[in-house]
Amino acid sequence: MALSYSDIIDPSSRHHTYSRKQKSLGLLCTNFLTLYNRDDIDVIGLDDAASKLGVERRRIYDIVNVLESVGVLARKAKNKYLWKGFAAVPKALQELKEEGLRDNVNTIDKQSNNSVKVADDDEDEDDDSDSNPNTGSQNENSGIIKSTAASRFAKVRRLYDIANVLSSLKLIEKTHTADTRKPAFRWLGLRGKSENGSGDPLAPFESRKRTFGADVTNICSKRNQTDSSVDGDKSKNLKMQKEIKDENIVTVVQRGNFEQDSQQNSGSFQFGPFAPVSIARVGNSEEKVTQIYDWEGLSSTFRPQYHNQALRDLFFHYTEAWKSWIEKWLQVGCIFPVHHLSVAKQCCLSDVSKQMNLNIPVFSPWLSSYKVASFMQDIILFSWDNSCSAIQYTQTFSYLLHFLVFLLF
DNA sequence: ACCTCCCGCCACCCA
DNA sequence: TGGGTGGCGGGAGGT
Repeated sequence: MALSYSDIIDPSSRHHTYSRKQKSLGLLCTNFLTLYNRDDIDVIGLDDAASKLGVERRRIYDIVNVLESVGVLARKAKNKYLWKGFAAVPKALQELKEEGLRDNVNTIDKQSNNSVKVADDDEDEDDDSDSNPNTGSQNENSGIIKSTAASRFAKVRRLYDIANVLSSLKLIEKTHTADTRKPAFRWLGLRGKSENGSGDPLAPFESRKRTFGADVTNICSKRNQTDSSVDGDKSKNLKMQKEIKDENIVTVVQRGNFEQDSQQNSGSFQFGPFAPVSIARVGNSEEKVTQIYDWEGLSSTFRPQYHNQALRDLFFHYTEAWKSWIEKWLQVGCIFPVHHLSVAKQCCLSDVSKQMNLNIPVFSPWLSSYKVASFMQDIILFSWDNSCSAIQYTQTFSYLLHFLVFLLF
């Protein structure tokens, strides 16, 4: 019995058709930034990004072009972009502003009888035709009018694309006009961000628009994909497994390696109930997080009951391997097992992070592993350690995947 | 019904 | 000439 990747990764796909919410450009941008907003990132390869994020290269262009325009990236060579970071945004915005002002001046010169609207709500009756290279400035026949209309629609689509990326950067936010309630975007600029870009490093990355479970890898969801036909026993099995979860347990383990990371980020991190012991919580330095973690109890609580001895043995083997693997990670100091995130199922990981007052780097394999993990009785692993390599994350994901597959069979 | 925007075709660019 | 790039519109999901 074969189980497709999408069936494994996205349990919701069993019951819902493709959801484009999970593949939005904003979310992709969020994860792109989370993946690459690191001190040790210098050059970004588009193939690498596409591969890590699990999207086509074309989609990477969509976000990279916007990021380049706001200075976060700079094109270095074919297929290569330099990571400039958010420190470069103010300068880029200033240049854009100056350029825009110059253009507006030119436009005013050319159209002295037209008022030039700078606001962003003027698309409806705006002056697209004057800037449409395909149609020129005259709409003198129906073909051109038709072409202009098509061009306008195309531009609107592009605006949505760009807006999603900028929303992800929190440079703008979705709103509506006060009078007509028509959708609009509000410019936020660098509000809430430090000038040098060293503010909350994750703050710009949390999409405010999307609050749903998401697979950053974008591998599983395909438009027009219908429900998997593999429901039946496996979903029953999963349902059974979910029923045994403890809705109220929140368990945390932390280890030593946090100091360095936390010191880097403590100024902006608001640690929640899962804050590492070594780090004083903002506003409550005395409150410590209790270290509780009982792998034995956990494994027994969540252990499926097999009647088949061979299966029991096999499961035992996997459990032991799992525990030793986890403990190894715990020694390294970067795994946070968290129970019960039923709310989190509806949120992308970054939103979960936010809800829990955690600032957790969200890497695409982690999100995958999050989904896998939530698939297996809501044991969710978070990484707190920026230094983890993508390979390690992939190994994590791989292990979880194997574990899940084992559980399913 | 309208808004939103993902998807991928395909033309252009460039080494 | 082939791979990189990105403009563009179809059409499906969301409201």
